[in-house]
Amino acid sequence: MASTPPSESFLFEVEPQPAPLPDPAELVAKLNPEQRRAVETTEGPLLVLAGAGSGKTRVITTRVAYMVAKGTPPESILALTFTNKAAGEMKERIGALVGKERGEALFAGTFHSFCLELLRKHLDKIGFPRGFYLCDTGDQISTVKGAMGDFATADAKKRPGDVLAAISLFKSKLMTPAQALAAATDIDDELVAKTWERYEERLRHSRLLDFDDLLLRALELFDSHPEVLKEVQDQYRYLFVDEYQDTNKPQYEIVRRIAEGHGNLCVVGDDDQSIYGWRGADITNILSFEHDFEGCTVVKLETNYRSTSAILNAANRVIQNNIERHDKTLRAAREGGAALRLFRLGDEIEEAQFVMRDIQEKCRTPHWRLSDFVVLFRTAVQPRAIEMELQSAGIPYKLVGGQSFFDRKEVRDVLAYLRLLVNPNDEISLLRVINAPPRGIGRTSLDRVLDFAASKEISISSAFDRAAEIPGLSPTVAKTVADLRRLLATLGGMQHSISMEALIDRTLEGVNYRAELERCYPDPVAREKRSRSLDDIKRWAEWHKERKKRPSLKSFLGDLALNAGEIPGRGEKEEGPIERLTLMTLHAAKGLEFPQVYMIGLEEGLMPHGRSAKEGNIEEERRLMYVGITRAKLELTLSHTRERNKFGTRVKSMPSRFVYELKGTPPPDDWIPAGLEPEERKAAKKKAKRKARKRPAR
DNA sequence: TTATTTGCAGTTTTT
DNA sequence: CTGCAAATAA
Repeated sequence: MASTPPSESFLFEVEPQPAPLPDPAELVAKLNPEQRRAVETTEGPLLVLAGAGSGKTRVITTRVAYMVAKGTPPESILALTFTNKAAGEMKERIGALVGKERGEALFAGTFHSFCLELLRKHLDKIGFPRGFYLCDTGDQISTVKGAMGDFATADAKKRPGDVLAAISLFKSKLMTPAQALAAATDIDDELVAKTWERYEERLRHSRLLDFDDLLLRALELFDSHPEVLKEVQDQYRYLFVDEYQDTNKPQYEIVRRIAEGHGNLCVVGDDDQSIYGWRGADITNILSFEHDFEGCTVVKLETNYRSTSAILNAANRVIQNNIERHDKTLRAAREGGAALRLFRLGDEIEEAQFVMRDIQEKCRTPHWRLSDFVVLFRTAVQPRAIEMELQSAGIPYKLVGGQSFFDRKEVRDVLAYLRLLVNPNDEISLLRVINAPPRGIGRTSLDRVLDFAASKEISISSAFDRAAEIPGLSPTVAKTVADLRRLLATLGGMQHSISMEALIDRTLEGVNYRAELERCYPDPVAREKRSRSLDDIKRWAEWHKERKKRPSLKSFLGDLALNAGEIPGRGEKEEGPIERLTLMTLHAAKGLEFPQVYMIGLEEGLMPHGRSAKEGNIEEERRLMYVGITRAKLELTLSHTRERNKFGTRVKSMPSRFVYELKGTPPPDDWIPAGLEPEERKAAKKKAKRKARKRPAR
């Protein structure tokens, strides 16, 4: 009987082979000469001035792939972006070119997440040996509110949000509270500076960092610990910055320091699309890159693959009115295209009706569908008229932006509770939820606790733990506080043993939060909506669990603070397969493209906005106009109204100066620019009348 | 302490 | 006209 021969070829041990590297020559073959030059310049400082629609993303991803193909280890590449979305897309597209594994190996992330990771690694060196927590905008506001306290007098009355914005702007200009105080010219400036000082104190007490702090602390770390900087420089031999025109001072400094050693810094951006100056973005970063990084190469990408030449001519024409810019002219890859249309309507309602009917009309042909269209506007109130029309006509639309669900009270409350489970010392969260649902702990009781904490020099949370000792605090309140603390401690103790969803449920039950919703929202429809946000939180938790290797409540909360925009199901229900018209602000449109673009409300005072005009930011408004125009691939429709409802009263409106720049004709004699001081305005009106009498309009 | 009324100001938004 | 925050009433 023949036995089975021992088979040696029965089992192979196979080492997984890495995906083959692409051929550099092939990568570069499909690029135009400028793009190719950008990709092939791999060493030293490189400024890529990427006009709108010039294939910027393609150049970035190809350049990284090219470098990897030529032997640069992916883990030595650091790519910094502004949004998580941009980072994700970049990673994905690079992964598609060089293999998923290599794509994962490079660091592509936001400035903030890069700094966060760095700071977590060096906790001991930044004075937070046991860790720190990120605070979101809501926490910032309530902290500012508390910090303003008695500084807010009858003379100095600024809203907490404004004070916070001012503080954040100072931080993004690398100033200190002392400098802000010294530079203060009025009582409001002083209020901001003094509040800022206390704000910092309070955050420090809760071991919290705000978003600006991530950048500032990373810089501090580099300065105080050169060996950390050296380590970063050694690891990341090649630096990329996307949307460089949006960097602020701290970001510039971070980049400069890391690049200092090797000088391999590639920045990509378009000064003509710098529209975030008001939140600290410093356009001079991109304007003086050549000066800051000597021996740099400059590549201009001016061939536009997106729009018709009719649209690009308009864009070029408008933006050429700006002085502070790198000289560039967009060239169409394809000539021709339909002429722009400009409409004047009676008021915003007629404008809304016109836009809707025009779009409806076009959609009747097989040529266009609703999702080809976008309506762009300057301010968040403008879409209201359109929304009303669309709703009554039953046309589906989606309004992009709006307030995020993090602004919803119930979401912020629940997240504050969860944060307390992870970090019982989070005073800001504690103060937020201490009376939500109402526990009879109002201003007076709170002040007692705060006083006690201050006098004993202990943290607010430990003051709460010693509630019984606090003079003047009623025993009932002391008991309520103690009960809450005990409950939170118990729940906190369970965070590793039960599922996140279960923990969330137990917390909601424990504090009776659903009952609170019933109390706050007697209307069942509203209550149902709020209740759904609570389910959303659980959905996010599930979502987090799916994409994290070691999910925990702590990592979930950290993720939420940093990836707020990325959470699925944002805004309305699921996007779904339905055709929808898009409505959004000009700011929100940056980076997007649509076959059909409608820009509405092109009126002096609205676009450019009167407030920007007053502050002398006309060039940024013009860039916003430029961004809007360059979103259009095929057709661009512009409109303005003769009259508009403003704060309840009707106001006459005049065409925007940008309309005249487009037409190439000067404004008529009776036209008055926006942003004038009242006296100047009066004078201008008089002058206009005189002129009009002498030389009546044609 | 909580609910209601009055007063006032009024871009743009991501991390 | 709206939304928010301080001021006032219950």
